[in-house]
Amino acid sequence: MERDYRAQAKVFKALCDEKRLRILEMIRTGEKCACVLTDALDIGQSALSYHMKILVESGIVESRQDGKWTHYRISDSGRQDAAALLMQLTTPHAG
Amino acid sequence: MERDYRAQAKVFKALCDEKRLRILEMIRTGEKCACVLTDALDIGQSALSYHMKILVESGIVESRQDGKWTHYRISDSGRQDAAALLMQLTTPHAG
DNA sequence: TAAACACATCAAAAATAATTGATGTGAGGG
DNA sequence: CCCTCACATCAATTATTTTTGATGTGTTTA
Repeated sequence: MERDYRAQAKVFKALCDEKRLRILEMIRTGEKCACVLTDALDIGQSALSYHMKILVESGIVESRQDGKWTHYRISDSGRQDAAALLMQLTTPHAG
Repeated sequence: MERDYRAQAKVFKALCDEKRLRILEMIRTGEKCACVLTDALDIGQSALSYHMKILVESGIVESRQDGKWTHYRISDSGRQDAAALLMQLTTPHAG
């Protein structure tokens, strides 16, 4: 039924980079500011921004603006959608 | 607890390429021979072999040799492990 | 309002992944 | 055996992704 492989691949692209997995590990413990992530991960500011964009666009992470800071957290619906998609894509079916 | 980001990323790398999603879509309907996939997907023989290796190494697909033919199918434990891993990586936790 | 800050965006360079064509290997068939 | 078939592997090319450094934008502070 589904045909938009590009959009589906995008979800998993968020999870197939080591740095992004590290970022997820960090924000699993609660919302984090971009500056905290940049410091903790020893990554350039612009590289972090690049990775956060990919994570947010996958739907797995969501961001919240607070003045000049940006906070990131796991999206509950996003992660459930991703898990559901994975199951959908790998569940055997007739036909 | 988990620290092997490279191995974890490998699982999702299998899912973040359009061609591999197409391959999965095909084998969801049942075990398929490499030659069938090559024809149906209009992809070079060596490219298919490359993608199948990635899928098999992710654990999501398993292969079966039958004389000179190789058949591929979804691995039930592999897909469940992948789904469990996705949940694990994205579930909020204290600490 | 000038300066510093937090982050996004851009362009170029570096790194990694995918495609291609050639060659290798092992299983049959003649 | 020799030949063909099905697939794996390799090396070279091409495409995509990631990193880096510079610059831009909106926000707060002095």
